[in-house]
Amino acid sequence: MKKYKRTLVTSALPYANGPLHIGHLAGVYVPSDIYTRYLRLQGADVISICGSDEHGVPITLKARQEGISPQAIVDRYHTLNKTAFEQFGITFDIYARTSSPVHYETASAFFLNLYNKNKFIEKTTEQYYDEEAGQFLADRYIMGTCPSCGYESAYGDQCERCGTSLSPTDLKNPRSTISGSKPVLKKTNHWFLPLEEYEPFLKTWILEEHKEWKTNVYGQCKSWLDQGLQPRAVSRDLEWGVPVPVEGARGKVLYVWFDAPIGYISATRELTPDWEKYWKDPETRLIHFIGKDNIVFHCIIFPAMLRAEGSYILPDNVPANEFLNLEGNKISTSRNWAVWLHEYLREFPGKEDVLRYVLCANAPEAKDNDFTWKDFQSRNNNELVAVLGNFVHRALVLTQKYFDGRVPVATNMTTNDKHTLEEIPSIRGRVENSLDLFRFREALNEAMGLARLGNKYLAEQEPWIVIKTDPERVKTILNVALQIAVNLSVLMEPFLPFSMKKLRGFLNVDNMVWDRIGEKDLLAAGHQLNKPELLFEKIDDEVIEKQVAKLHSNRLNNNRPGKAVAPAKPPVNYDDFLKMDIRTATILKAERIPKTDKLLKLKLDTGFDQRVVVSGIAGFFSAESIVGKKVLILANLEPRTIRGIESKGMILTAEDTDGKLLWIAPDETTGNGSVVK
RNA sequence: GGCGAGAUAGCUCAGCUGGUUAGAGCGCAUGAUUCAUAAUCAUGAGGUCCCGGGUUCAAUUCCCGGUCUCGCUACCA
Repeated sequence: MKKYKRTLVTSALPYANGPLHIGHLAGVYVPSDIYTRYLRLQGADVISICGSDEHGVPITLKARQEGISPQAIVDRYHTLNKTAFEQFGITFDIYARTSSPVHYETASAFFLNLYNKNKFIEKTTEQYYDEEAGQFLADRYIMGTCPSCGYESAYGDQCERCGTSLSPTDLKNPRSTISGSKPVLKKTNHWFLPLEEYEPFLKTWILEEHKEWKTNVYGQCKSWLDQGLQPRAVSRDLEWGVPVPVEGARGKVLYVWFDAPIGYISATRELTPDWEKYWKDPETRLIHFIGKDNIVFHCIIFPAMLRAEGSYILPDNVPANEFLNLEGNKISTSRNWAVWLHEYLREFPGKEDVLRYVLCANAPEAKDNDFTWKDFQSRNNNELVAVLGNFVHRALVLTQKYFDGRVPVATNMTTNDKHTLEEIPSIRGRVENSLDLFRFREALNEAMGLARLGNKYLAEQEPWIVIKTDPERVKTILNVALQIAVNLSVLMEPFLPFSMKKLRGFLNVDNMVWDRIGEKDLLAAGHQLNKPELLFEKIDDEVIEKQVAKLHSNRLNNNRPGKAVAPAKPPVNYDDFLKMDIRTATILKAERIPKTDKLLKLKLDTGFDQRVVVSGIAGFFSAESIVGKKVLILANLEPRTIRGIESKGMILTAEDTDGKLLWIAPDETTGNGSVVK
């Protein structure tokens, strides 16, 4: 492997429209912090970069919902997330933000540079424009009738009722969500990065030269490259973001995917005047820690941008993790199915390391993993308390008891003693080997091996028995045990920084560098130790049960402000309402339409006829379960052919804030064909 | 529909370029021990390595087909 002079570690920029949860920590920030701490302990030249990603449409939408400015939103979450990281001991050298002046300047310059080098394609397209508000409308700002299911509050990018992905021009009766007015099509210019031009380069660089990347990363890149790359727009018509620094580009900002990765560069600039050394010297090793949802951006798109610019280095590795599930279900912000970091910090004060430990030991490195509170408890009680904490405690307490807390002198080392101490450098070697390959859970387990070794040593030597016959021998035994403990405090430092600091406090030693791990006399004979306390405490069943109960009750009364109900529609008159023929009906037959995910073909009895309706509800209801079901139907909706089947009318359902569909059903006793008014 | 990843002990996972008595941690059982937060140590039980074919002297490992889970993407327009 190539030798590098320095390392630049980046961690995915969290999007500043919500708080962080354990999935973020497990997937990205715990591994990146362990890695960075490890390099720092080695005395390597390393910096760790992160910050808030503060642009993009979801932030502006959230701001609008809450009636405050986008800046207020990002200020709130930037502060919240920055604090959470600090409290968990995730030590970034800088936690910057993409709304900072340095970032604006960096991103503009980056764009301008590519622009001047003719690296972009300029295209004119027609886009919806809100004349009242005087701005172009992002897809999400346009609502209208879904051409597929007739849902009237479909967004310009997707109909949330039938899940169809849309382009704004597909919508019937489009309206602006800003002013409610009817938008007009207007020509607008955008710039595109022609990714396909970089395809040959990317193929060589990734598929030939980076076969060592994790299989999930390599596989996804290969998939993209094999399918062929397309030009990607780098600008959007939006107010919130970095303005496109070109004449005549008013109201246009850099598209967030282009903007965000440059955030790594601007953060580095903000950190050090030496930033170019980290980004442009081929002797720097660049590592991106991300989650799997970010793979293409960091492995294909951002490298293409950097390559287009020309003077930047490219990532040497992108150790992307998979996703963490929670108690058997996907973590979901909108359903509030998550363990939020700010809440954990409040409810488990002083247990930051416990969560770090559990998330590392069970990190989703090769596949999605499940976090359960029970596992959290058992790892704490059976591993941190019973193995690590207990060993340290035994060694320290025995030393207090027999030698008043002074490190006894090792007089006569047996071969077994020597052999035990010689295990330390080999454990260190295995930990290093795993960390170098980004195998953090393996590294952690190897490191725990040292604590296990310590327990084993004490059990075999039985100093509490030997003390009665041969106190001299006990000196050596405890000396060995204490040397193991002090080595442990360095070896475990990247994983459990708070606890190891505490441990060094008990041992009354300063921070030590990684290179000293394996030395047999880190503690000199006669050195005075401090009174020990417990490193970890057991966690009771009730604490765990409380957390599980909290999780489930959150889900039940799911009325968080996260996802607001759809805004009110413009008024209609009574005549308009009367035009709609809504009837009660019964489902006579239902079958899946083959090769579709969502469509069911329904046969309905409306009282006055029997008809076929195609409905996008297969994701929620099975065909068998809905036969005989009473429903409401909009009977006079103009027929539409979907998948070659003529659909006459539309089944009415209610959509809750989760996007889940609920029946709007007439009472069981109602006959078919009753008019709804 | 296309693509990617995963499927190995009760649980969570390792097993690189084919040959191992198929491993680890936790859990479980038995025994030892009592310095330690009823913590520790030893021993042990537990696996048709998702299913079906194929290549091979030999397949958990390679190839083909299938099933299930997760993700990306397309279609449904």
